[in-house]
Amino acid sequence: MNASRTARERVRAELIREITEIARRQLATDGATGVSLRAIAREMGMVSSAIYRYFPSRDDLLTTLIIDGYNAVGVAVEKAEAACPRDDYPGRWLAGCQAVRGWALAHPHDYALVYGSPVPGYRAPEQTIGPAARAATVCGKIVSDAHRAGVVTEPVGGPPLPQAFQPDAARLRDAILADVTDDIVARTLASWAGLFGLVSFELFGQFENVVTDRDAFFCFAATCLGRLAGLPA
Amino acid sequence: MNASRTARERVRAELIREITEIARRQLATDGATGVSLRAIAREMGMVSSAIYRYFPSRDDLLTTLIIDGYNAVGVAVEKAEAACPRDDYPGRWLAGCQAVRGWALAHPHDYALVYGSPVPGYRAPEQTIGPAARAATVCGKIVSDAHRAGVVTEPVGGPPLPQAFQPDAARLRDAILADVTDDIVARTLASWAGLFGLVSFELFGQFENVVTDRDAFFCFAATCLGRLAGLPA
DNA sequence: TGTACATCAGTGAACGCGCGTTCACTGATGTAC
DNA sequence: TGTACATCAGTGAACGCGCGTTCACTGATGTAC
Repeated sequence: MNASRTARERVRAELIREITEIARRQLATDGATGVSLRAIAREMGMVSSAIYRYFPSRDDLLTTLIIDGYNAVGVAVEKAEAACPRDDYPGRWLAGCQAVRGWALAHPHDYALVYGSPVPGYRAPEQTIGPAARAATVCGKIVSDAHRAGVVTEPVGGPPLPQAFQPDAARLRDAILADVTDDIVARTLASWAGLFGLVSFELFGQFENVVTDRDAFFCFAATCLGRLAGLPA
Repeated sequence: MNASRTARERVRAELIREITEIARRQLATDGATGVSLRAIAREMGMVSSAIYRYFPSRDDLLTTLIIDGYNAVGVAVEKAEAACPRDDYPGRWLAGCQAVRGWALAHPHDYALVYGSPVPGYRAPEQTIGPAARAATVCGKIVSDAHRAGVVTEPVGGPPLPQAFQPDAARLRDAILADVTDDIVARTLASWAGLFGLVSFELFGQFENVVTDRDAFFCFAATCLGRLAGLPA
């Protein structure tokens, strides 16, 4: 019967959801190394081997968490950016940056799992590539929109763009940075990477005894990075 | 007798050196979680508890490795920068950046230990703050020298520097950025953090399928960051 | 509607592995008179 | 120069803990005739 098949499948889906939820909580509390199949089973009142009905291995569970993480930052950035006036390009950029940072501060271990040092013994599979682009797509759209509106300042007197980057630039332009020049593509990418430098420094303690008002400094620094990508101030 | 005291102490120092060397190799091979007192003891032909004669705990050993790491990047940056003509400020900056990246690529696990996500269960003590500044000091000197030479471009039309940053700027100016304006201090710090974003992105796989010629792109991006700090192109 | 069969969920025991840290103790090395 | 004593290095056993994964098996749920 079809209804009962979905009944069984619904229980199954529910259990998978519950497992990942507990895993997410373990991640939030103890970090990636704290995610333990045995502990999950214990908490669910199951025997440890039963988990294998739902996840073939611990790595698969971690992969799920990573994908979740990428999507979570993606959603945060999308929402924050969408709340800005369309023609306020630096505002949209800053909002996006702040969303990344806000998410990272709220979920430090998730951030570490996704953007930090690789988990020992874990090799990221292909599946994580798609979701990884989600937040970056928003960033690309902002610059691309600004470019189309004619408010992007083309760099003068900067370093020459290496030829070798041209194919990469073309690919990125097609994917997330429509119409933009190679130079701006490269700068946007540098800004984007730089943004994560700011966040990582703050989160991983490099700003200890250096930066006091983290909010204010971040706001300033992120805006500078936006200008590096050609956005107006 | 004095000579024999130092004899014993020399053996002791030698063993400490040997322990950290093995630990360093474990770090290089398996990452921070792979550093194991038992494994070290095994490799040295000792019983595991004997290690406690030399290191009170695993955390202390990790602290040693972290300090070593900071010093290693510091030395790399110092050497690379020192090899440049004194008045080539962007050249000195780029050389410093490339030294950071070069060291990171050569010692990915060391980099992850020092600049990556915190090791689970490990809390960094105060001792790591001094060595942490070593590489940054070089960076500060470059900008400071350029400023004194009058070739730093003061930013125009950028975001306003938050007041709250002024004390931090003053402190950094005294420590590593002599004479420089608050604005440039903040931008230098942002560039510095941004640099590690570039390196982390490359090392932790975020440039997979995105950037092909990593050397060339890094060179371009790092130079852009230097300009953000006010350096000439 | 009832029965035979197949699928799936969960059990329980086991394999094989690792770790940090403590503690009572033996023997060797160095020190002071 | 010799001897009593203190310091230090290293042993061996133990405590207490954790993990991922496999495998033969029971019992329940769903399927097809």
